[in-house]
Amino acid sequence: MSRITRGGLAEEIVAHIRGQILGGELKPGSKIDQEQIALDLDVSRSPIREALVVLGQEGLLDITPRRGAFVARITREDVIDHYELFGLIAGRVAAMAAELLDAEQRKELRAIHVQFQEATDEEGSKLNNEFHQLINSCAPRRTRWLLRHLERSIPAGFFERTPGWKHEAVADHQQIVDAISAKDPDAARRAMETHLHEAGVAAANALEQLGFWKDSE
Amino acid sequence: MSRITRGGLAEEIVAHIRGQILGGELKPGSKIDQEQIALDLDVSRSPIREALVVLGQEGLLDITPRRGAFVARITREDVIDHYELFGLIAGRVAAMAAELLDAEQRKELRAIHVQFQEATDEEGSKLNNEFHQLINSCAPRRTRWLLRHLERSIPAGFFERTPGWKHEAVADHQQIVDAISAKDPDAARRAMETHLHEAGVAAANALEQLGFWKDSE
DNA sequence: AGATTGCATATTGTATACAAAATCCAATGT
DNA sequence: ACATTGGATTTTGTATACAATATGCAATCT
Repeated sequence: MSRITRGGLAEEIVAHIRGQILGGELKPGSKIDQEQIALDLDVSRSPIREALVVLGQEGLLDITPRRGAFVARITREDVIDHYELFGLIAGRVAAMAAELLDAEQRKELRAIHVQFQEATDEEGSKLNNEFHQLINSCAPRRTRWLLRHLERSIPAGFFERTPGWKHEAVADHQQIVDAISAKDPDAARRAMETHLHEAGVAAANALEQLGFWKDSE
Repeated sequence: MSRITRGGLAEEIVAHIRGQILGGELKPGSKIDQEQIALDLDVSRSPIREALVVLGQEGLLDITPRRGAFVARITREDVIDHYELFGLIAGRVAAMAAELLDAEQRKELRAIHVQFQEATDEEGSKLNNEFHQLINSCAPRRTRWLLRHLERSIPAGFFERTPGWKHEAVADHQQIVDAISAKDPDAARRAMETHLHEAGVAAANALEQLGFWKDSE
């Protein structure tokens, strides 16, 4: 572990454990051994315990006092449902964007989209973020907060491992851009919901490929 | 503090601090003094830090590494927005309920509603929970998980301090019961959204009355 | 044989100790 | 008077220590 001497070890540990879970190294239902992780990362249990609390809140771990933390048994249905919820919120925001974004911002959105079309898979991730970021910028604070959480608890940028994801994404984004350009809130919502639904399927497939559901005890 | 000798101190501390924040004793923007709380509750900082992580994830605290935890500056708009999101999800679930609840369950829902109408404010809280619980029972797992989180981060049962809340709630519930009885998903969604919107206004008012927004900082 | 009890061990939860960074405050200089 | 710097103080973050509970296993009983 890259001991950076700056507070925030817990955050790195969260990322580490999350990776282990989503990558299938820690199987659903299995127990988290604090001591083992402490040994692996060469840190004490203190920051580890704080990391476990975060992952518990995110729903990736089930924590029972005095018993320990266990990897949550996330099902495919959970993932699909998760992205459905994500889509519901993001759809509402897209509808707001269709009404609230001014000419300047709509132009920038189109510019980002054009860049996205021509980008490599590598840069695509960054532009994808910018795209959604701009749309979400007109959402109220709490909504943005919730979106951030939804995109963290089953990490976004995950389905980006799926071959051909960008091709599908471009098509979806086109619909969204068109709807927002036309100031059509309802079309924007539907397009965004569709987009997130497909992202959910892609994410579930990506997890499957990473071995997440291999012999879940 | 009631030292119950069973693991889970952190959970009690979460409740304690949350109460202090929502009750206005800890002002928005003010810094959380870990040592002070340790002194107040006669516990060490270990469980306190874990509690702070939870409250940070809930959005009640802003935590900056090496700087400390600060009470989030929740605005009235945040509260309204929060309940709007709550309504969006709960509305979707209500629509599902209108399609999925069988005759038996619809009958029980009406029974709960009748009891609710005649209940005192005290028992009303419990019946209110049962009412929403039954409706939410047909939602997929992840959705129920999100609803639980939304209702915890700005505690539900909060607006129940508002005088006359039950009267309004009864009227709203009536609309919901009717829509579900008529198997009308769209009406159910609208009724639930309205209900949660009103709950949001009530919650904001309750917070105001508790002094939550008195001299912020 | 299978279930049950009791003890040894392992693991959790909490407290304490210590190092590093941030904050505070006074002294200094402009 | 105001900004700046330097060190003392406070507070955080991490490590370690210890107490209490849960777990596992062997001996015992039915």
